[in-house]
Amino acid sequence: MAHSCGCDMRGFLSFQILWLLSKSELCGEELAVEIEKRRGEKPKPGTLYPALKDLSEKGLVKGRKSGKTVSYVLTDDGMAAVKEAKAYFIRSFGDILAR
Amino acid sequence: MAHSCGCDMRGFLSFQILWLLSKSELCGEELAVEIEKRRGEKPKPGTLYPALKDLSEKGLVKGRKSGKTVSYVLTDDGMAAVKEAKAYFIRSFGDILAR
DNA sequence: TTAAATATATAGGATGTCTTATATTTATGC
DNA sequence: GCATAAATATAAGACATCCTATATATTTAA
Repeated sequence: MAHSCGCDMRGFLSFQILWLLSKSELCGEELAVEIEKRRGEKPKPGTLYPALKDLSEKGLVKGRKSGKTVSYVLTDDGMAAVKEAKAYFIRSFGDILAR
Repeated sequence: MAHSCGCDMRGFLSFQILWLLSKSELCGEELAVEIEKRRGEKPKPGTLYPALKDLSEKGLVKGRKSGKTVSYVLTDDGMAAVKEAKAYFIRSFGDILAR
């Protein structure tokens, strides 16, 4: 996800995935579209799917294959993780968005 | 900066440094304290100083040594970078902080 | 002046996020 | 059926962010 400003803006992909899944069940392609709406660029398959695999192996999300797609939902651990991660995120960066 | 939740919460250190410097001139140690207030843990010297060196080499910040400390300020390029980076950050993650 | 504390700096290693490229599986259209 | 498209998956490599450990410079205290 190339970006033009001088400083590196990578990070928090897994957190963003968990946060999106905390709002609705989504498949990989739908996740990519939601991320593109926000970041301006769609994550490449080689970025997104390894992240989903990692979250799945950690037991934070669960994929359910239905035909061509795999729908992801948060596990109980995933729900706890996103709650804690969101609190950390707001505490770390909340003042950047404050008016 | 260890963190207990399941998903990785690294990232945006350089952006956070630029954003803090856009509010006031700070030395490395003062930056570390400001970051600790937000993230809960002080970045280790081996994390912070290489980041400052990198930003300096990119021409986004400028260090002025005065005695024991080095005070950092944004360059013109740095001010432009933080403005653009902030817009990107808000577009990418603003809805996570919305109430 | 010497010792300790503070601030800065560098080296080497681990990991997540990115890339490009390639492969596999399933659905769709002819 | 057969080719194409869509969705998922994996591999290899680059880089920022994190760590621990060590080193250097400057100030402060004894």
